[in-house]
Amino acid sequence: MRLNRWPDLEALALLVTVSELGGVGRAARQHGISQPSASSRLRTLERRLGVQVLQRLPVGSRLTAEGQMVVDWARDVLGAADALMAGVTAMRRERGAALPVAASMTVAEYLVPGWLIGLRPIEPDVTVGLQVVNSARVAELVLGGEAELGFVEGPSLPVGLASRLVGRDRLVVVVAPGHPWARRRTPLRPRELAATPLIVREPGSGTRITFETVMERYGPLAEPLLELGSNSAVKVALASGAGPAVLSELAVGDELADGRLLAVPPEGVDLQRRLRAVWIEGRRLDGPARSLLTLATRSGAARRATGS
Amino acid sequence: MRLNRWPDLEALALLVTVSELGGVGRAARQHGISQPSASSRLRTLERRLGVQVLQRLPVGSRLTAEGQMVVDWARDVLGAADALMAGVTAMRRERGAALPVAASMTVAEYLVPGWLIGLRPIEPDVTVGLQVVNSARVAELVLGGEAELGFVEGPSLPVGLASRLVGRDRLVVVVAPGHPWARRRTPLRPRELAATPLIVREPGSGTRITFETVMERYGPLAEPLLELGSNSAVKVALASGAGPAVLSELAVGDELADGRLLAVPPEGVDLQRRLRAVWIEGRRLDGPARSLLTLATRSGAARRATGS
DNA sequence: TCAACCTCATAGAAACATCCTATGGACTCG
DNA sequence: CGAGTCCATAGGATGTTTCTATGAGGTTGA
Repeated sequence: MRLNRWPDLEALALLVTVSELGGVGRAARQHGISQPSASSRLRTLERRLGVQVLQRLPVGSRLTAEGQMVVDWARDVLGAADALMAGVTAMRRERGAALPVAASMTVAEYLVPGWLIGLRPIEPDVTVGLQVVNSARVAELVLGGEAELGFVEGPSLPVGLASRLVGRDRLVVVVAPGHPWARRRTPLRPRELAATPLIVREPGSGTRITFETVMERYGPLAEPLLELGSNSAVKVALASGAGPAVLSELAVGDELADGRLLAVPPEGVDLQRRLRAVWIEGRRLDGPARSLLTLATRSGAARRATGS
Repeated sequence: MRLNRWPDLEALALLVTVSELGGVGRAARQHGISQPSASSRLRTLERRLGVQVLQRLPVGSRLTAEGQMVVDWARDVLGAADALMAGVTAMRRERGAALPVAASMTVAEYLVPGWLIGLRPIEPDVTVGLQVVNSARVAELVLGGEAELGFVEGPSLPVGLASRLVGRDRLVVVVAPGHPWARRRTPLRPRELAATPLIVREPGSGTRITFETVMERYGPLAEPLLELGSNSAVKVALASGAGPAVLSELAVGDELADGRLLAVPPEGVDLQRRLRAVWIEGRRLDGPARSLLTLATRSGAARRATGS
């Protein structure tokens, strides 16, 4: 038996259900499997984790203290998996979806899945089709009627489109804990930042464009240290100690929170950008599109209120 | 075949490795499985997701655009799973661990796993033992020598312990989008909050104590609407539309970010609390304990720097 | 006190998935 | 054009998960 084997998502979901319903058999019924199957699965999970999570009683099963923690962590795992599935499902139905949506990468990656999960209970029968393209192409798709709703990042706002702010995002300069900048005492001057080779996203990405637009006035930018096609590729490069990178705060929130990455804010530079929902000007949004827009707007409002 | 089946974490990890190494065979080698096995697993994953994620070329495999997104989402899933495993592993070795740690629930749940993951590359051979107890008990365990390092939340700071700030946490009042308060225009007065029955954590929890201590001066608190033993149980109650709840910002960051929950900040009430590392006064921390403290402190610094 | 009812665990057989080794087809490079 | 790389397929061994049927333990109520 291999060590450090991943637990089974189905088993984690089962455990969460047990914690909600208070019984193995009841949870089994809800998952559409037999009670012994559930029992054995949970036992396997316990063995794999090496921790007893359930206290079996004649009247049902309760969580142990460790089980409580496991369930809470499991909910995070399942939430992330749910986001993945929601995103993938939307991307799969690109054609013929009831609500075709186009979004730029950062919005699509970090915000859209959550909105889709939120949309599910409100509009259970609506299949959302998601196309992930750059902001310029989002505008084209919306204007061409191929997407009913679009989400863009960055400064430019095309004509013919109505828009609503759904949130703000801030680009951050980050380094790994081992990087010299992690210990720097002097503030980071914009000129120094401009002159430093950075790990950046590929040309044409919203992140890259925003950064270059803002930094323009601080002198010519140094050649990139590395150009990578996704946020997480940048993070991988960072983890291995390579130099500073510029990423969306949405992309590195977790890593900043637990110290795996450190922010080095450049002095006096505003790297905020607006995230906007766009649709054809004059068109009245209704039904699912309207619900989705409401959800998205609300999320932006929530984030502004907490100041994060 | 059941629909909406969860993907396999092992398969997701394999896909991530393929994206890093650029080849199915190379990824297989790294995972210690044969190349055909990896190939078939990835094919199964693609079938299950309904999306082609890999572009097979004679010189290797590259991700499709959809694959790029899937990999990024998968990294989140695996990160959460990694946190779960790190937490569970630490809880398992409660006795006889090289570095025994005690932490209050909120810290243990949301911060410790990240620190443990960060500690792994620095101190690969150290087994951390984690006990999750309330803040008062953390102090006892540290003073009694049963834990070398402790993490506490809340206002009280016991004598005989040295401490260092590792972060701040803020309690937030949250409601589900369907709740009347989600649409309220008037600010929430402390008196009204005090008079409202809330969903809260159980008595004795750091979250509950902090809240009651702060609210004391605004008059008697209403009886709780519901008392629940874990943060996520509170969230489940919230999701089903039940009234306002008080939770740590750490616990609801994601939900606030994508609008599944909304914050209703009470006017003029400071619900911040300090999260502190504690150890026996006069004792000089060295080795793993020192590394862990450094990691924890750094994470707090990072969070303060970005203002979240 | 005892039978009916609930809980979860175990046993054994069938179904399924995954693994490996061996091999083949496609393409690149020298 | 041959050697080397890559990924896919075939076939058989292994291991896991599933089901139904049954057992063991405890509660409930007549």
